[in-house]
Amino acid sequence: MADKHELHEKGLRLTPQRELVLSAVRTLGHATPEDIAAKVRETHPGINLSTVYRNLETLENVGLVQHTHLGHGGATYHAAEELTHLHLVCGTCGSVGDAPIDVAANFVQNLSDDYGFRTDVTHFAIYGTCAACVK
Amino acid sequence: MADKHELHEKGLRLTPQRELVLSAVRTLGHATPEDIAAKVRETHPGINLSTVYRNLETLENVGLVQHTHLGHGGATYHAAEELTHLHLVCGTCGSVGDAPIDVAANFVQNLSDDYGFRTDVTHFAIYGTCAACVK
DNA sequence: CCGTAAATTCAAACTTTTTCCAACTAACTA
DNA sequence: TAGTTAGTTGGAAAAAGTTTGAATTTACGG
Repeated sequence: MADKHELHEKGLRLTPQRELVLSAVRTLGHATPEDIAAKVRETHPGINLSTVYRNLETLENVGLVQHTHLGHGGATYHAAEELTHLHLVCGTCGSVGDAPIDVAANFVQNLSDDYGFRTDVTHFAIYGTCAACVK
Repeated sequence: MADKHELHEKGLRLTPQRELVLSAVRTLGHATPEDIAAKVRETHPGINLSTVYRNLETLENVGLVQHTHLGHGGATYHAAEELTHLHLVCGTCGSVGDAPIDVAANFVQNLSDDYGFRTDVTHFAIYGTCAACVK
């Protein structure tokens, strides 16, 4: 049968907790482990925080989710397939804005050509001050 | 007399601890609070970790040092005057490389023009894979 | 030299993340 | 379907990094 579960395809066991964590990451967009645990617990209160951490790590290893450092505090996680934008984090108000990858294309190319450094700008935060706070 | 100490000029008291912290930041280049404390303690073993934290915060408030998020673990601090390069952090080997600001000039301009977002690329890490690890 | 506000120290509390281990269970095999 | 086993979970405790409060000490203007 062709429709193995996506977790099976990655060689992972299909546990309810694991599915819930993945689903929460997809629902939340940007979320800290704490946020994800809270979301999961809305429907399944018993789930342990360490299970959330372990699953985030596991899911990241197989490429289903990825994390980004959006500043102080913890990492934030995203579903891998949603990473088509970069994150503009405002240091003043804390908001997280998005911008398409294109705005950084030239920058990424420069780094690659001149320094051999391969980067994916969707994986980390771009710090600065948002338009609203600049005023 | 024209040569007040730079800390006095910022309205700060001139304590030995404060000078040592500032000097350690300048000597170390990129350093975590822990690194800075260790450096200071080489010559002055009694200095408390919370003094280091408080001074880093104070020195950052007056613009003499700045911090950057270079990934997992803690923030890393730099002397403000040395921030003329951006940080290329390799996710594979953990090395921190530098590149001049110029490579990002176009990118920064795009963000400002199209999104009103003001960013300073020297203040955060650019994640990716360094030339050595790409091979 | 004094008084005061600022800074330091020390200890304890906190937050976030990781580790350990016993109990459990998904998935494979016969 | 029952048995087996390796991967997974829950819970507690340990790390790691940072912050806070109270008491003491110190810098420095008057």
